[in-house]
Amino acid sequence: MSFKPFPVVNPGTDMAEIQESVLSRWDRIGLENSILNANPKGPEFVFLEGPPTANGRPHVGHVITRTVKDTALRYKTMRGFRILRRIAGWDCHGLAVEIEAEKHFGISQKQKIEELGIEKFNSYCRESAFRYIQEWTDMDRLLAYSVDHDHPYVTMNREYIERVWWAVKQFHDKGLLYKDYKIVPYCPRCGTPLASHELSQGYKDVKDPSIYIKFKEKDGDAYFLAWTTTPWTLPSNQFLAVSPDEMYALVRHDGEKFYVLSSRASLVFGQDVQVLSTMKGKELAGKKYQQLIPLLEADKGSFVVVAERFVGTEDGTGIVHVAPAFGQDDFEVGKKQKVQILKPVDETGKFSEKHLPWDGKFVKEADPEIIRFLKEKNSVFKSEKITHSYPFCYRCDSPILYYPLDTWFLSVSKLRDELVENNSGIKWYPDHLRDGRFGNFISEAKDWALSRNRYWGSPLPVWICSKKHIHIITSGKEILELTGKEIKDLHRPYIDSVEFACPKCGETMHREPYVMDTWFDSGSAFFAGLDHSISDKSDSSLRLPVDFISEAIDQTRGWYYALHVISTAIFSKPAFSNCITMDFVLDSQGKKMSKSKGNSVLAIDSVKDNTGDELRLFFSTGPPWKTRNYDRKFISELSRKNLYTLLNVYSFFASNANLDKFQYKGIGKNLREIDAWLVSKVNSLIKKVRETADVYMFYEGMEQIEEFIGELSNFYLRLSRGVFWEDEASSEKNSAYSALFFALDNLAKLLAPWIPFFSDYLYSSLNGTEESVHLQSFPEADESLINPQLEEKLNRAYKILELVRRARQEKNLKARHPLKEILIYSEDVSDKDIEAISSELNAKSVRIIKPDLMPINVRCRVNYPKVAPQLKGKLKDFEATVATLNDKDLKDLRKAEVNRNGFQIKAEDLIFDEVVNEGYSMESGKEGTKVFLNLVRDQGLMEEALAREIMRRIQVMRKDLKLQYDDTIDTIYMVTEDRSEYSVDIASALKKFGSFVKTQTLSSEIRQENLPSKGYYTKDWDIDGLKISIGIKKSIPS
RNA sequence: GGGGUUGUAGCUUAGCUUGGUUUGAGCACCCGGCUGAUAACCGGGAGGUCACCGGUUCGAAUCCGGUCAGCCCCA
Repeated sequence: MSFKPFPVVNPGTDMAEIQESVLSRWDRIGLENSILNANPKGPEFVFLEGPPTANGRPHVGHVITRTVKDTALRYKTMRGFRILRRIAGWDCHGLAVEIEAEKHFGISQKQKIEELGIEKFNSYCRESAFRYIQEWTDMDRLLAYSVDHDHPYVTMNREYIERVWWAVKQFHDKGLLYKDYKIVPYCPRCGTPLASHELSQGYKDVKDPSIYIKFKEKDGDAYFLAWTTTPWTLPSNQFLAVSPDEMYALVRHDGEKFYVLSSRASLVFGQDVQVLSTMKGKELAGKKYQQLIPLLEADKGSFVVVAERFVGTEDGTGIVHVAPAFGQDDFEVGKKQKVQILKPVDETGKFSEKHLPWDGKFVKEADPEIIRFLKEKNSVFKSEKITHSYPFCYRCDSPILYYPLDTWFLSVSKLRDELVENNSGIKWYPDHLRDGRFGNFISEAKDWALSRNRYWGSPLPVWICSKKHIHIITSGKEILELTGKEIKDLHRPYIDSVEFACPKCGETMHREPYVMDTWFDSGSAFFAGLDHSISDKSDSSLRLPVDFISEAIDQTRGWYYALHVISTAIFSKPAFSNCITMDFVLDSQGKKMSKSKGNSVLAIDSVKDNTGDELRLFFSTGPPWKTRNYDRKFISELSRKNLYTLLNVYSFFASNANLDKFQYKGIGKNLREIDAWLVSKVNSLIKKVRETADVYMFYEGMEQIEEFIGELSNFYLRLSRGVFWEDEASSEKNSAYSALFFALDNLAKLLAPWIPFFSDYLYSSLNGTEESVHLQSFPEADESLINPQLEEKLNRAYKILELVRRARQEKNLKARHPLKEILIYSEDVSDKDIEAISSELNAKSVRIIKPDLMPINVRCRVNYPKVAPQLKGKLKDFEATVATLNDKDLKDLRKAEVNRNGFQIKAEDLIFDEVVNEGYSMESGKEGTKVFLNLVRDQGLMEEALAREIMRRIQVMRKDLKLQYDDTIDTIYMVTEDRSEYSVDIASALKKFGSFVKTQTLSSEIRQENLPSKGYYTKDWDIDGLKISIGIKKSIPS
C-alpha cells in the first residue's frame, strides 16, 4: 500500500480558511442530512427548539443559545441517540409582526387597519414573517447549528393553528377557560391587553408626577390627604381607601386639618405638625368626602372612605385614591361597593367625556393640565416628580394602562399546585431556578389573559350563541362540517365570518373577535411543532416530557412558563425535563447591550468577525448561566491558546509523520513511558468529559479539554520533540507517533460537539477521509490504559524540571548550556521516572540521591523568642553550647533531645538552616524535593555550550530564510571580537562539536571565512561578549 | 418591600458542595531565559483586607447570622 501523506498546514492557515473548507466538504458529502437521520435504531432523545421570531434580527445572545443547544445535540448524536424533533421552529404571529406592518402602511391606529382591511394587513404580516430568515440561516450555517432548517415548524401554518385550537378546547373541556370583564394591563396604542408575563418584559424607570391631593371631608373641615402618581385617574376617583388596622391621625398643619397615616405624618408635613387625635383606619371607614372634580356624575354610593387590606404603609400617606376603572384593587372596591364605575377614557387611552376639559387628550399628556386645574382649586398639597418603575408595552413602548375589558382567561391560578408538583422533577441548570425564579413565579401564577384585540395571530376558536353556549372549533375540517364551506386560511378576516347553528340550541353562533396571545402559540410547540418523527398528538407518541430545551433567562416567564402551563393543564405532565438557561451577553465593559446605547452586537456581525468555532469556544468556556462580556480580545485569546495551539501540534505531527511515512496501526504495547502517560491522560480525559457532558455540564467538559491541550503541547510535545527528529526508525519513535496520533484523533472526536469545524478538519486530516467526525461514536475510555500512578509520577517529574529551571535561573545558567551533574533528592522519584525530562535537564549526569548525600550543611541558630524567656541569664552559655553541636548532633536532634552541658536541647529550641555546599545551586520544592546543580564548568562543557550557542543562531537564520526541513546549507563564520566568558577557542569547540552542529543544522560544512561574502545571508551576533558574524546559504545540490 | 444571584489581584476568573500549610491560574506589566511546531512557551517579580461585621471552630475565602454593593425578577 502506498503511503498517503497527511495534509500539511500551510503557514498562515487560519480558522476561517478551515471553516470554509469544512463547510464545503459537508455540502459535498451531504452531512446535514446524515446527521439529522443518524442512529435510526438508537435510543430516543427528544429536543425542542424554542421558536424565535424570524421577523427580528438575531443578536449575539442567540449565538450562545445555539451554541449550547447544538453542543448537546451533537454530543447526544455521537453517543448513539436518535434525536427527535431536531427541527427549526419559527414564531410568526403577534404584535411584533403587526407593528412592522403598521410601519409599512404608515398607520398606527386600529381603526386605520380596519379601514385598510384586515385581509391586506394580514397578508403583509404573513409575507413579512420571514423578513430576516436569510440572516438567521446564515448565522446558523456559520455556527453549524445542526437542526433541520428545511422542515421547520411554523406557528402560522394551518396544521399548527389547528393543534393550538385543540389545546384551547382541552382547556375549555376542563373548565379552565372563561371570559371576564376585568382590569387588565392594556396597551392603548396596540389596543389590546397583555398577559402578566408580557408585562414583566417592559418595566422601565421613568419620571412621573407625584402629587398629594386634598379631599375635603363632607361633614367636617378636615382633608383626607391621598397620594398618587397618576393624576389622570383623579377625575374618576370614587373612593378613598385606608388600611383597617393601622393607626391614623388627625393633624393640624399650617392652619389646616388633615387625616393621614400616623407613621407618615412627619415625613409628609415635617416639623410643623400637631396631632389632634388618633384612630384606627377602620374607624375612618364610612366617612364621606366631596367629589374632587365634580364634572362627572357618579352613583350615590361613591365618595366614601373604605378600609382595605391592600393599602400599603410604606409610601404616600396611607390613604389611597381609588378609581375603580384603572386599577385591579380599585376595580374590586368598585365591585364590592356595587357602584357604576366612572370610565371617562376610551380604548385608545384618550379622555372621551365632553364634560371634562381634557376631552380627546391622551391621559398621560393630560397629567399637567389636571394638576394645574387642581392647584387652582387649592386641592394640591404638594406636587413633585419621582422616578419609579412603570410598565411599558414591550412591543411598541407605549405606557401601559390598567383598563377594564372583556377578556378571555385561562384559569392558571387553579393549577398552581400541579404546576409546582410538575416542576419538582425538572432538572434546571442552574438548579436554583427550580425553586427560585421559576418556582416562585408558578406558585403565584395568575390567570392567563389569553385574548388579544388584534389581527395577526392564531384566532381564538371560541364561538358563542345568544344563549351563551360556547363551542370551540378545532379544525378547518370541522368548519366544513358545520358550515358546508371550505376555508383555506384560518386567519382573520376569513374566520370572522364563520357562523353556524349552535349544536345545543340552534341559535346562530358568532366567533369571539379575538386572536390569541402569541405565547400560547410557542408554548404549544411541544405538541404542535411536530416533525415527521412524531405524527400524532397522543401522549405516548409525544414522548413527554421533552428531554432537553435551552433558552435565555427571560424565558422563565416567557416560553418556559407557557410550555409548563399548557403541558400541565392538558397532559398533567411537565413539558421538559432538562433545561439549560443562559444569562445575557453583555458588552466588553460589562454593560447591558441595548440598541439605543449602540453597544449591541448583531449575530451576523459576530459570526463574520469570528469563526463559528471561535465563538462557540468562547461561549462554551464557563457556565452559560453567568453573564459574559462579549470581548473580541477574549475570543481571540481563547482561540489562540486552544485552537491554534492544537493546529500547530497537528502541523508538527503531519510534517514529521510525512517525512517518516508514519501510518497509524493502533497504539502498541511497548510504549515509552511518556507515551503511556499521554495515552493514560487521554483516557482519563475521555472519562471526565463523558461524565460531565452526560449530566449537561458541557462547559466542564470543554474546560477539561482546554487543559489537556495545554499539557499536550507544552509538556508532552516539548519533551518528545527530539524523538521525532531522529533519523532512524525505532520502536521509540513509533511509540511516540502512535501515542500522538491517538491523542489527536481522540481529541478531534472529543472536541466535535463544541468545535464542529476544526475538529472535523483534524479528524479528516488524520484519517485521510472525507467522512465527518460528527458521525463517529464519541470516544469511550479504556480503563485498562488509565494509570493514575504514572500520571502522578510524570507530574512529579515535571515539578523537578521546574526546580532545575529555577536553579539554573538563579545562577544564570542557560538551559542550552550542559551541566556536569544534577543531583535530585526526592522521596518518591526513581531514576526511571525522570527519563522523560532528561532532554530538558541537559546534564551529563543526573542522579537521584539519598538524603545524607545531599551537598548541604545544616547549621543551626538559637530560636530566641522560644528560648530566651526561659533561660534568661543562662542564654550566653546556651549559645556557646549550641555552637559546639556537630553534624551528627544535628541529625540526632531531629529525632530526640540532645543533652549537652546540662542543657536539654530540643529541636524547637533551634532554627535550622540548610546551606548548600560551595559549587552547587539548590532549589527546594513544596514536598521536600530538592535539586542540586553542580556548577563546575570545565573546558569540554564550555566548548559544548559555545557550540550550542552557535547552532541555535544558525537555526534562527535558517528560519529567517524560511528553509525547508531538509534543505542543506553551507555555513561560514568570522569572529570580530572575543571578550566572552567562555574562555575557550571557538575553532577547537567546533572541532569537537562541529559534526553535532552540522547534523543539527544540516550544514554540509562550517568554516571560518571573511564576511560578508557574496551569496551568503549574513547576521552579526553577540554571544555573551563574543562578537561573531555568521553567514549561511542554501547548498547547491551536487 | 419580597425572591434570586454575584462580590477573590488593574481585567477575566478557579477554589466554596465535604473547613486544614502561604487563595491558584490566565491577560496586561517588569526582569531574565527558551525557540528546527507554536500567534507560543519557561523561570522570577510586583500586584489580594478572599466586599464588610460578627458567630461557630484548635483552625473560615469555604459553615452560620447580619450589613453593604452590583445585577436580575416580582410587588
